[in-house]
Amino acid sequence: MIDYARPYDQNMCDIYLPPMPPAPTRLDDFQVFKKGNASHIYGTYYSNATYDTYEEPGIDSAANVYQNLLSYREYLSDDWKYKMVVDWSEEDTMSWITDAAQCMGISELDVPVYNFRVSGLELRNMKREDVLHRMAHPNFDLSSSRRIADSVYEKLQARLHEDMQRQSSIFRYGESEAYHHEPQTVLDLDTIDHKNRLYMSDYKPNDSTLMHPGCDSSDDAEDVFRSSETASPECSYGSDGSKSGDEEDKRKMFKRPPGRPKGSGRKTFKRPRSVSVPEFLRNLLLDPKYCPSIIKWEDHSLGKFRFVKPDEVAKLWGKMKQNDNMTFEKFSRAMRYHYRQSVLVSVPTARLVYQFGSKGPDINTDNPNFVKVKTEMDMSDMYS
DNA sequence: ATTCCCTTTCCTGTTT
DNA sequence: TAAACAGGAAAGGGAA
Repeated sequence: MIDYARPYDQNMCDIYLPPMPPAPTRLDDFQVFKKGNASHIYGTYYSNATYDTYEEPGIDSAANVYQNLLSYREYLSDDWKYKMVVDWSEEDTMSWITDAAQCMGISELDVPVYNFRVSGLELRNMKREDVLHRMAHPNFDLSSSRRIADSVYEKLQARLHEDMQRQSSIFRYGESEAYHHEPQTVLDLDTIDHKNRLYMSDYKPNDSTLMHPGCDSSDDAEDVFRSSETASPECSYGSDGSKSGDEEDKRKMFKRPPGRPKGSGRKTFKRPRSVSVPEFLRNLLLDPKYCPSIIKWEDHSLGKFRFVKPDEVAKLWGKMKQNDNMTFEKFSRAMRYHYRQSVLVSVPTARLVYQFGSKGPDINTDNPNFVKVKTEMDMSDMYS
């Protein structure tokens, strides 16, 4: 069984306890954002002129796709807890914003975390409107985004205030480290958090060296055939996956044995646990950025969905896995392996139509394909 | 170290 | 005929 749902541990938010009274967080204001209740404000995002005045910051689309589609909580670092805000790295800031969202009862998937890929220094200098600007999210209308942004801003100010107090205590008492009270033991090297740090520091979705691994990645000297002909797909194929005339001739002369070529795995970096294929599809279907433009529900009540642009979906999957050679053919093979466990089931006769099976992921939404029209209540909420 | 599961790659054959 | 589909085979990689 696939672990599609991971329970949210409220205690995660209680590790860091600021000495000052925390900024008032109006939890009641955010009930609307809890899972299952948010979808009623979907639908008219693209026609919402008010929202459009808050343009999303320019961010890398590949990285954004990666962040949007990954359940990245598992490799978040908590380093930020032990540092001053001004010392936070971009990853620290994103981890903090995720933690802040969770503490407000908001799913981290509903917060544009990647828009906050900034250093702590830059975060410190943000004004309230800057935070709002980056908080804009297609799942929420402007007033909702503003409420989240306000709370995040208050949390930030509280944390900065605490930093100042600690800083002054350093000057007064000559303490060597601002956050020295947190236990740091040798065993930390083997903890999940340590691994997470590796993920965050070593794994860069946009790192060009990872996108184009070297052709000498195979270390299997015995397998001459594979290493010369097929060990590295990046060597044999063009960037678009097409084959040159020479390569076509070689393929006719040397029939490649079945199987994944040795050395084709990208071992040069640590990769966090990524979503499974069915989970990835579910995420696309529940995201207005991709549904219904490239994939859409055919019959949500049956879990039936259709690929509108199969190649685009495969490209997204490939982008997420740092694999430029992904095709729909290969992606669909991965899908078919999920027939056995009834995570997916085939839909005979209908092409490009598949169905989530009895053991498929949670696909609950009350607004499939994002067609629901705003209610009057929602509209009045917008202008309140 | 081993095993299991998922994924990737390539393949042959079938269906639409 | 091309595209999509089905599934075998083999290998890589992560997790338990």
